[in-house]
Amino acid sequence: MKDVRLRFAPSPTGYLHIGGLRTALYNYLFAKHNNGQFILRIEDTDRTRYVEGAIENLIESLQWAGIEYDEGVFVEEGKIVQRGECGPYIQSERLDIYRKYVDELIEKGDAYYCFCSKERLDKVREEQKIKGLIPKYDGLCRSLSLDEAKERIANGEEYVVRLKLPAKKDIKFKDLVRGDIVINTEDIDDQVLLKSDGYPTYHLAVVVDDHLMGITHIVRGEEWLPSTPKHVYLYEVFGWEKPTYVHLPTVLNKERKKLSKRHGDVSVEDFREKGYLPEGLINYLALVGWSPEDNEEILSMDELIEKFSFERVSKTGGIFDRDKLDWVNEHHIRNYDIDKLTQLAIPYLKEANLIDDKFIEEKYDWIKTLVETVKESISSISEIVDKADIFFNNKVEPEDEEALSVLKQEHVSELLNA
RNA sequence: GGCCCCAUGGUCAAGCGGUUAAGACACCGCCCUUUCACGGCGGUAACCCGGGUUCGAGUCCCGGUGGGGUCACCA
Repeated sequence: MKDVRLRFAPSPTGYLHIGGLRTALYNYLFAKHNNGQFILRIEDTDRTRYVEGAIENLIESLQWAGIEYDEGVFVEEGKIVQRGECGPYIQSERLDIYRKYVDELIEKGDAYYCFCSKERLDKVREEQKIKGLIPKYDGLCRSLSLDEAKERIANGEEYVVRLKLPAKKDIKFKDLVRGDIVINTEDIDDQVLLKSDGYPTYHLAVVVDDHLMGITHIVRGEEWLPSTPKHVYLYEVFGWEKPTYVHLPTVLNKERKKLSKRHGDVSVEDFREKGYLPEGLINYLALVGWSPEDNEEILSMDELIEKFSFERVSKTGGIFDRDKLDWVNEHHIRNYDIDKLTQLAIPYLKEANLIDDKFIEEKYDWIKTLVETVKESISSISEIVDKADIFFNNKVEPEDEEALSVLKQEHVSELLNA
């Protein structure tokens, strides 16, 4: 059997999102479960949304989470590098490739030049809405002859290239978690494939790249389901073998809406700063939308890889539950290597001005004992500050029975006498 | 609004024609503990509605309803 190849393909428009992390995770788990490859590709075809440093950030977050990939974009010594046979892995560096395939489509009559201005398009859509119609491209440039189009281009007119969809054709595809999906071309627009700035849209780039990079399984959020027929159609006209599609259920907030920046706490970085362990976040996230056959809930990455399958991915969107995340994270904290945990705790204690470098050097073992003592009562590492505070600055005397009663444990006297 | 997807306790979820409908989080009791936490024991709580199919539907089909997604030169 052919090796499976999967990819995570975020766009560098900000930080890695919790939903994005789960998508990356499921891709990774499936790839590793099948001893296949996992690739990181950067989809930066929208120049207006590009955020400086976003690529480095994305990679940093994936690395922190323990999601490793075999090919694609990496950061080495602070610089972005690419590794693999199918590069470049940054779409803005593949413009000539897309151009070639766009030309092929035009030649075959499966795409056409369109000169409609943004203003005209807006106006058309506005009028359609008023009439109660579905906003859709009216096809003005569809019938333009190639010669005429080329002449207008020669005259310096701006243009885009649109996909020429056949009328009233059912496009079918199979989704591993949703089964058979049929959508009629009547309900889809003649999608823009090449923008006027010469960059491809997602719809063209994703198909070309996934094919060229040998991607076997496309695993992404279900918001892509409605545009999948466009992609499927492109595979058909190019005569390429179609990948297997897997559309994942959405991760929702307590309002049952897609997680968004407005509600806060959606970037992986936020959770890292709050002191969640990567193992805890990953473990919990795996459980939103998937469950193992044995219903075990505390799982390491290796166990997740071993047990993961798309057959057990649910169709329903799941709410991101902070309480349960805390519970999962607590388990990982308790079982964590004490030295690693101490290392993670130190920055929080430092920031709270409870300890300094000198203190760390002189009393590392004391700090370790402290961490050991309080680790059972915290659900994220940042909470250690509150729990540890009482041991500092002579807030409590070893004789103070009443104060001690708050936290008396086997190590308490040891800590206080230090 | 058109199209698409979805529907088991408050939440995550087992279930894939016959079960007293698991388990976990949260919540509420009790126990343990000089307190808290951890741990242990127990409890409250669910198959959206209506039609079919079937000897028998949470499970299959159809229709409603509800929720979500999508209708860009954004991904």
